[in-house]
Amino acid sequence: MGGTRGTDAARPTARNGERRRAPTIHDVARVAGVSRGTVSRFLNGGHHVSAEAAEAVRSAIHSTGYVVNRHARSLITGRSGSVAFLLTEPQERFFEDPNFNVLLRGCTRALAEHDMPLLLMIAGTPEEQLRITRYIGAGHVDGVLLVSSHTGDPVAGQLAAAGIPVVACGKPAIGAGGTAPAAHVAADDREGARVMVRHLLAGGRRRIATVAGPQDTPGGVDRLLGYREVLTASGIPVDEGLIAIGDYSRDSGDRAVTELLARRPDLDAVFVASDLMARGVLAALERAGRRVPEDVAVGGFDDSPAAVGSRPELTTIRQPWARISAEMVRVLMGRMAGEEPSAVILPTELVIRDSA
Amino acid sequence: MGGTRGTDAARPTARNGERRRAPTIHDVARVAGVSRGTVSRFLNGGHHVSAEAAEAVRSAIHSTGYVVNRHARSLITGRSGSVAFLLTEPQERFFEDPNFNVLLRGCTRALAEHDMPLLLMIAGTPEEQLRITRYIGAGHVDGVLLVSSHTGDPVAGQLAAAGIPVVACGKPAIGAGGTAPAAHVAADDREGARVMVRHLLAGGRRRIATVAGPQDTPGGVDRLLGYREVLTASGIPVDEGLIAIGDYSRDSGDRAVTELLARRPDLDAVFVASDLMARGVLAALERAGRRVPEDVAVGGFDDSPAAVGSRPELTTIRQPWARISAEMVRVLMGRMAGEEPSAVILPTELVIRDSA
DNA sequence: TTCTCTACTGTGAACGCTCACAGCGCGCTG
DNA sequence: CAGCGCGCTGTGAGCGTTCACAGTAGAGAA
Repeated sequence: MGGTRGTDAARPTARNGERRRAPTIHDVARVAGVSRGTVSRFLNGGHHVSAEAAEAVRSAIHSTGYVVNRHARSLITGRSGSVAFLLTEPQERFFEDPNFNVLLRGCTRALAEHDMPLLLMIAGTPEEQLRITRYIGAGHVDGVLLVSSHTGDPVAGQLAAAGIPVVACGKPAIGAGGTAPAAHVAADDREGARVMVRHLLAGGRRRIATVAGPQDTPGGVDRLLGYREVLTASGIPVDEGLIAIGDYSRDSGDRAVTELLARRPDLDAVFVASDLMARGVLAALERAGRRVPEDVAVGGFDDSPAAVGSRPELTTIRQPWARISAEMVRVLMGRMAGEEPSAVILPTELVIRDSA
Repeated sequence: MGGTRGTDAARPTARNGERRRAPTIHDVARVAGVSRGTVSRFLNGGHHVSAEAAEAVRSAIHSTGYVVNRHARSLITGRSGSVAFLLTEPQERFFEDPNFNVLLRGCTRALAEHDMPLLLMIAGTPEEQLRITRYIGAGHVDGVLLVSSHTGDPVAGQLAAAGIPVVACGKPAIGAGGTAPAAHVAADDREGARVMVRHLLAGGRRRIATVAGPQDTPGGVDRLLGYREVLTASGIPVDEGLIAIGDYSRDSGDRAVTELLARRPDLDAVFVASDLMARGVLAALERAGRRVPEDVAVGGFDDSPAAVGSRPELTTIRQPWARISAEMVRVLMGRMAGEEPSAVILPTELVIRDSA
């Protein structure tokens, strides 16, 4: 085995479709006139590398077209240099929501700045869940961006137990993850709800109903909580007959408000916990002959495209999805660097359109 | 797989943060009483492995909780065992379209069956494009699922030149890719358009207008072509005044049909090349005081959620997104195994609702 | 001068896997 | 019985990188 492997044989251009051997760190070292170690140090921060060596390596990398082989690097470091975006949420809910795409794109972008690819994993069936936990648990990714809002999702706990850094989107369900406080980034649902209900009050409404989200999701709980708080703070007793629960789907909004109208025909506003449900609410109100916003004001939540596609266009609470994704990545990077789990709550924004 | 999760406690939970060394193929070999080579052969198809050796390995894998280290494998095979899902499409168009999510999920699922993770890459800016071509060109993925409908996208050509198998979603623009015919999977836009226009004719319409898609996308071209074909075949001269071009956005549909109404007030049907534009068309028609479908029939294309969210609900052409994603992965796997590029055209389906 | 300290550099040894090759035992053919 | 082929098995040699360690040169202090 002479040490000549790769000196000349690797250079000739590809013949008959055979892909050319990619330049290695060794080739770069030879061209730059330094050792592998120096090139490696240059690639990993450049500490303990003289200015001239750095320059030589830089130009050698350029001229050889060298790109690091991540597999070799990962093999020895034990880190993969990639992050999973894991969706365990019942998919319909998110796949109907274009904000999910904003979140996904935002995470991809933010990760790209760390030169990390994003692995998309969707855990629908139990088999998929098992396969994915295996994959992640085996250390094939360095961290996980988790989208999962339902209570008692075991995945987060399993991953945390396996020592994988996890950052969730949205508040985790209380008492679900066990002992450790999970890192998460979320919009301020409670304050968002407060702002909307205050807006409805400011518009002179007093019989304000709500179509809340599922009460096994923290978002659903918090938005209802905010509603109750503002009413109480304003001296208006909370009438349980004005509260209905939906499941974030359009149809559930339709059904819920129909029920509310039957119970409390005199309601003059509805705070709906999602824009999609609000679409159903608008449809049901129109069928019932109520004018929006003249007879009944409607406030949504999310600022999804559903909000502008409706007539009248929805007044709603905008969630800062772009910032959420950026923060998720930031927190995850911190966790991967050994920081403690932290929670980030981001402010929402009231978007006033026509419905309230 | 019944209840075997915690039987042998081969994976004690990580204590004090230090992650335990994962079992290697060597450990499995030792436990099974065979050599590394035999375990490796078992893992890669099981050829040349006796039944008893296979059984021993199987149980050793189970008891040790072994998971293959993909980095080590990739290092030697030169294949990464992963696939990129690359989006170079102007993102707004796709991010508004929930079908994109169906496609993405379908690809993820189909790839999971091959035990391959999906790397999501979004090439918006030129820098991102450069970074991504570098990454992919360096062989960090084995193949690319490409979503890119605009003419002259250089990425496909670059990747093909680098020898990376690529399968595109949708017909590539003619003459854009250069010499080699690109592998792609697409819905039969032309036949879908024909079916819709025939449906409008069967409903007694004779002054059928169309809001076509952008003519720099093959889909836009083909849907317009199908429209022309059916009219001609039915002995109805094509009136260029009945043709308008949109850009797939809701607003463009609104503007286009407003223009059409001004030019040809007597139109009695509109074939719209996307559901989103059709939403705009419905809105404009309502403003103009035309009833749908009594005065003007409206046919969409895509069967996106926009189709059922409208009033009246849209009659449209359903694209088989789930099948498209499955086929994309199938064709890509074939290409990765050395097959020639092939094109797959899948049939669409007419979905009759209220608008036509 | 000589010693120490610092900044930089080179080298061998992994990391965990696959691949090629050689070796073995067995049954079949001549 | 010899010869051959075939199915199965073990072994050594890497894949391209990082890491730990040893080594060198130069500056500053004694």
